[in-house]
Amino acid sequence: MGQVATDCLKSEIDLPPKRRAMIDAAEDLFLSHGYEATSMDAVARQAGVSKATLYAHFTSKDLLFATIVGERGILQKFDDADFPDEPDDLRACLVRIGECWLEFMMRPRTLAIYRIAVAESARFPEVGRAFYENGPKRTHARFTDWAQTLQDRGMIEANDLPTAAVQFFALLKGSMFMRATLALDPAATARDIAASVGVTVDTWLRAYGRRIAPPAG
Amino acid sequence: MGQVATDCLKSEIDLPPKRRAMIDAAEDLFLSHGYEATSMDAVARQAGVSKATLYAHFTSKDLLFATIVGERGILQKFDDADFPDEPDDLRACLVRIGECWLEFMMRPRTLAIYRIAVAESARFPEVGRAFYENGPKRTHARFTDWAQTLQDRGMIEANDLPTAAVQFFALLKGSMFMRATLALDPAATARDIAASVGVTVDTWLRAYGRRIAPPAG
DNA sequence: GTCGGACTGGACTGTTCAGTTCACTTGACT
DNA sequence: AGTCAAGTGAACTGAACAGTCCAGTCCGAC
Repeated sequence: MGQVATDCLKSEIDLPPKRRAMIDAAEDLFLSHGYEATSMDAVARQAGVSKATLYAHFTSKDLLFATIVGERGILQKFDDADFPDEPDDLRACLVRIGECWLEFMMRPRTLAIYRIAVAESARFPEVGRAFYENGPKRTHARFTDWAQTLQDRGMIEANDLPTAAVQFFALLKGSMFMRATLALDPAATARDIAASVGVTVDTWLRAYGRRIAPPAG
Repeated sequence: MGQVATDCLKSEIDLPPKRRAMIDAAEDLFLSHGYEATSMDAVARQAGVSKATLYAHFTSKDLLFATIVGERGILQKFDDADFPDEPDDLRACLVRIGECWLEFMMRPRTLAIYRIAVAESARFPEVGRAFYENGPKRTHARFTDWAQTLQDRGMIEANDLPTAAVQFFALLKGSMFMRATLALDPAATARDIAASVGVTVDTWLRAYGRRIAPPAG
């Protein structure tokens, strides 16, 4: 299972408790209510800290938000430990990668980050960039590399691997991700995710899988 | 070329000019600045109308917003006049449909509506629903029907047509749509769109196209 | 014990905004 | 001429909020 944000702990463990409380509270409120609808009073209250202290640490609301976005708070990386060096069962590998990634993308927290990134992309372009580069973009790149090794072994056949990678993840999202961002469905279940992964892998393998078995020994 | 919102004119042509001005101004401001950041004073000013008049027509900001969303203002339908009854060149048809739809989705106005739907989905669930049902959902359904006729004629082969339809549009979006919603790229060019359509049609046909030519005369 | 830095709590300023009120104008219809 | 509905413009209320200020507390270091 892909792990997320484990490396956050290292740099946060020695954070002064007040500062930690402020960051936690701000992150929680920004993610659940958005930037505008979160007041500094509310952050101070939830952090159990006086407003003066809050302003002593973060000179403005913008800066508090930027700190959370940039410096360890909101960013979470999709940890791609799931690209096996020796893929024997290609289909099973794709299913594992797909489930892991889609589960990550459909998490309430990931969706909340995406929502705030969309809403604040005009005011804070870094949010959107940070989200995309730590999430989808990294994974596309990692998948492309991995697909190259598949291709080298004759397991797939694609003349544009980066595109094939983007397509794999686009297929995974299907209509689920957009529907979720618009709050049209209750939270996705493991069954929903598995279903989307199944049809994605089928389709992607029909498009890029080699019908001929890899050179067997 | 797909036409959008032509049917709006009918019901708006006889709107009293002041009301019309208020709705136009509100739509413009809500779309470009979002709900929170749009003030009633600004709407009145831009509409060239006094605030009292604005409140005489719309009893609250919420109601003004809801009116625009629900009653002709924001909604625009993707007009799917592009599913030919007698598809001879399948590839060309898919390219035409794909370009038309992707161009629609990548319009600044469509992106603005999506952004506001995402941002306000908690406060105004109707916005997200209206966007999805008048845009993607309609098109998925229309494409599914059309794909059925293709299948009946032996031009494609899919055992789950609704899924194949969703996948077609998911592939079209690729990473373009998400990147646009996060304001990571300047506006998409016709060339960008054509490129995405090209690889989409290739891939979708590799997955669902019949390798055997349709029964020729 | 006392000094300094971190923190508190609450009062305060200035601004922005939704929504109200009112005295007044305008223009169409009778 | 008189009536009436629609609109005007400006002032106003009440609340929320960012950001400041300050008198006073707490606590560890020296």
